[in-house]
Amino acid sequence: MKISTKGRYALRIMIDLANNIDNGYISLKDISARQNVSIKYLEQIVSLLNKAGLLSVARGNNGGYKLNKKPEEYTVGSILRAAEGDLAPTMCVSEEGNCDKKAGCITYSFWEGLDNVINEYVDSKYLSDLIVK
Amino acid sequence: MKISTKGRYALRIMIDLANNIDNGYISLKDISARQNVSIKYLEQIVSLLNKAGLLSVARGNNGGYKLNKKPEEYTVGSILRAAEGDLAPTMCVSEEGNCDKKAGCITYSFWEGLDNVINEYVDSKYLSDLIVK
DNA sequence: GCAATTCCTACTAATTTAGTAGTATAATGT
DNA sequence: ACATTATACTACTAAATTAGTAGGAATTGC
Repeated sequence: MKISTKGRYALRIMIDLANNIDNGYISLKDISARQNVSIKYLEQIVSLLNKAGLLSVARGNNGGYKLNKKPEEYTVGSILRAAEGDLAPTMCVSEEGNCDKKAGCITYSFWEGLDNVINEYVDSKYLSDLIVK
Repeated sequence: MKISTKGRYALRIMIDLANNIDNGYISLKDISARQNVSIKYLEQIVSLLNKAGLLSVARGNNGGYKLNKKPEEYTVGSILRAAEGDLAPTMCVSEEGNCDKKAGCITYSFWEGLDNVINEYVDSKYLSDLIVK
């Protein structure tokens, strides 16, 4: 039951951007150098964050990404879900999952409860909690 | 971030055994018929539960498995961990994981906290909570 | 002895993860 | 205008994991 590299790297990207929040647009080249992840892989992950509306982008020379909100306005959950899809521990409680026998299923509410505590936790932590002031 | 079939089937096996707690040793053949999982795959999963000490076994004719404690004495966490290994969301907070830079890592305590809420939840639910009386 | 069962290990197909690669598009500095 | 530096998009691929299947050995009850 692991978070994939997409989720973990997404968090590191957001932390990196938060740490460089006063430096304008940050290129993937810079993030790649600091985080030791290839630019090409970062592209894919950043694309997910961008599509989720978490970032501002500037293309072209001197382009890059920056946060479009303050670090205290991003929950870690919003970042992880943008990168990972959802954090559901089983298909039956996932958005895409459509188990037809939820009603009669005794384990359904157990998994639902697990899904809830996971999301409550990740949404109780903010990007600002993960940066050194 | 999904629980695998091993964990989910393990739970169903334990529920099945709890529901048949007064019927002596239950064969995998019976569980297989009720749960629609092949005997061969059940063997592997039951083996994990057995090695974790959750079951009593009788080999040979009329053999099978039964709970060696009351359903209210098994946490769901103990069942899932027996089948899945551990429920750690990242290697850095896993038993097998040995990230060397825990100390300086800002995200470590975040993952540790997530690991904690997951384990606290699954250990707050008991097998007895999942059976219909 | 025979049938029913667990025990153990090896193998395999399908899926997912973790990337790489190539090309197109966009903005900027000179 | 054009070279340079970026992001954007899509396709491909190798490695790892998951989800089983398969075969046979050991054990027990009748």
